[in-house]
Amino acid sequence: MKIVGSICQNNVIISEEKQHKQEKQRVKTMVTIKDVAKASGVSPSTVSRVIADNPRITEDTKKKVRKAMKKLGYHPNVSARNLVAKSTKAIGVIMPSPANTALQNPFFPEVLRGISSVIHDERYSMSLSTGETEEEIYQEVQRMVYGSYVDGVILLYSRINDRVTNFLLENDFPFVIVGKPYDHETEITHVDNDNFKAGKEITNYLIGKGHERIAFIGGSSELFVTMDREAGYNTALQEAGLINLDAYKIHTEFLKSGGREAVEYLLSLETRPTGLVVSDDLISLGILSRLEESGFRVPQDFSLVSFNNVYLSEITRPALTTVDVKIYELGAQSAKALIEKTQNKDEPAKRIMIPHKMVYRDSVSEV
Amino acid sequence: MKIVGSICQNNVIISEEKQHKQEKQRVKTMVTIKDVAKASGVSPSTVSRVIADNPRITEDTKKKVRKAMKKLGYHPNVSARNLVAKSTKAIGVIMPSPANTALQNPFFPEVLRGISSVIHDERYSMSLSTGETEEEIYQEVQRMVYGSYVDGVILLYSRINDRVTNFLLENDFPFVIVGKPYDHETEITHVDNDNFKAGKEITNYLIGKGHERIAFIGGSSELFVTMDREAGYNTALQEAGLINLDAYKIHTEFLKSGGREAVEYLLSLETRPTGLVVSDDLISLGILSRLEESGFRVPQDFSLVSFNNVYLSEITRPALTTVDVKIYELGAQSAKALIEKTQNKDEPAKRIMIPHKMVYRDSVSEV
DNA sequence: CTGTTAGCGCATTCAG
DNA sequence: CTGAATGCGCTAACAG
Repeated sequence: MKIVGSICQNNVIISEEKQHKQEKQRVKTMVTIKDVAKASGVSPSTVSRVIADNPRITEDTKKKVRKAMKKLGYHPNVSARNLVAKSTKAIGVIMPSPANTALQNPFFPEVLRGISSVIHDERYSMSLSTGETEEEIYQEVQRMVYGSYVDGVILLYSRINDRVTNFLLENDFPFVIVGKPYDHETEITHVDNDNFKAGKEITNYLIGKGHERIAFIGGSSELFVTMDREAGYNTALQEAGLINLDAYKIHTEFLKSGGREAVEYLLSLETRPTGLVVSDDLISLGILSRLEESGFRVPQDFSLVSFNNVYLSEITRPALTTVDVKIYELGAQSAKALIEKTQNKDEPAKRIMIPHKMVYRDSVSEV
Repeated sequence: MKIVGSICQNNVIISEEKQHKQEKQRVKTMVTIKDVAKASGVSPSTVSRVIADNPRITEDTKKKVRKAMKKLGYHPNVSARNLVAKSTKAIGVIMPSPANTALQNPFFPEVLRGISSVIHDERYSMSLSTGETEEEIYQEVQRMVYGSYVDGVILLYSRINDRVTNFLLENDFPFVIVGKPYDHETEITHVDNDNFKAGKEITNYLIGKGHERIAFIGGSSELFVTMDREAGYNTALQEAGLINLDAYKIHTEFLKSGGREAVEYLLSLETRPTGLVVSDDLISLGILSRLEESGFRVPQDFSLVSFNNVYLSEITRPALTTVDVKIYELGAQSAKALIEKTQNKDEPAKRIMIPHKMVYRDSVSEV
């Protein structure tokens, strides 16, 4: 634990013992199916059937039993149920490894929302793993899988030769990837955008505005998203017969620092581009910041387009023209696919494509 | 579910059946403690003791058993264990109700990180609840508590007369609040900053820079954070003998739209303030955006200070002078306190104060 | 130091 | 349509 002690001991408040709480405590000692059975004059198995809403039970007895349940405040014990059902109705969500930097990107909260939505509707629960190191993550996934903690796993990342992916694959454990798997593409259900197409479209938009020198600024070139978007960018340039310089391709960190370096490099170029295709809104934010710091204006001096359409892209100055990749949908669909898969192990692997949408705002001008 | 159908059926890939997978599947049928017992020639209870690293077992047999476990690929079943242990070593984390807007604020990912860190170290797991409505949240908490899903709950919000809080209190279920409880303050363990002091300090900083007309822009006035920070601001003004106008107190939404309204109002004032105390970095972002849109510069025309020190406050132009409330710490300490509480129900309620720290950047100038 | 027994709370045969 | 019996995988007395 990296916790630097900081508890003000003098702020400790001792709460008064409350008598009636003691009673509640005693009463609360878990009311089981047996208690309900006794109270309603039936057998435990009947109660169990009522819980499952088994049609072979009379409406009358059902009513009777339900009343008893309510009266006693009965609630089925999940562990017991899981034990016999061999299913936890829980799914594990795995964040990319340095979770600290990952969670910074509004992308993730948004996928989580999507996932969460269907999880809740299906009455599942969600176990979040946000290990700091790759090793930690691996451990957590192991615990989840081996311990039968969860019925399935959603991977919010995709890495080359990833231990976790391989582990899941080897154990034939249900999982889906948000994004594009690096390998075994036909065996792994994944939910993705057509990033190539999106990259091409947004680049074409810039070209349509008259830009001829267009640079690409992306995150790690090891990420498929980056690669795909960049490929789309390349194709667009090529089809338009525009120059496609290596010098116009920059790869940087997802976070702030990246923006700075990228901009410095850009400005150092003898012939500067006029258009910028940036692979992530968060990077754009950094770029924007550094650009104006150096006295340049967007879109007057540089036109900029980017990807994701996180809420931030609306608040920036200028507001970003970006491709909306429907993050929420990515999450929702992946949860849906995973749940299907856990309920029917023979579900074939699918690729689910979420259509994107261009969002035009103020970061682009004619050249 | 608000999912608008969008699966490209034509993109479905059918994966080839693999023969060897079938085998793995069969082998995998859960190796239990009994299997290990048999394989190592001891009784199940001995195996159980080895798992618990019971000192009353010979190192020799331990070794023997462990070897068998490894060989068979044994892993304890969590549900079974939970059932008898009456503990799940899981804790539930509850987001504020419209989780969609809440998760937008980088504050939450950061608390999650803090929580996650100690959760992982203590080998607990974390169940995240992000209901969209208050009702949904209530349901999820009910399931968690009644179903013995989790051993304790962390509330990432605090509302007046909150059903969830009351429910937890009535059931005497272990929970902690990040922030300040609205009621039963002495009975509820909570982790908070001294927001009053922080508000006062940051306002004094502005005063020290020569500002005399200082406005306060806060989130919902129903939130304790807002109230406390505002109280600090008031006190600072008062002690400095400065005017304290109601017209200089604005309450707005946490998100972008808020910024706009607040700024419009501000600019409509006959005597405008020169200093702005903003209760949240995210609001500051909106303010900044609208201010410059209207042709004003920060810090030249307005000096601005705010709270939280989320990563964004470093990327904005200008970078924000803000009070770092140690979000990560808030999360970590709350998890720590909760775990202690679940392990010892008699732990008295505590108030844990996390010290804040001022971070000076570029959004303030002398007047 | 280790084995035997019992039971956690529930679902599910199999009888009736 | 309902009850009795059995077992899920594990831990915890209680014996040896």
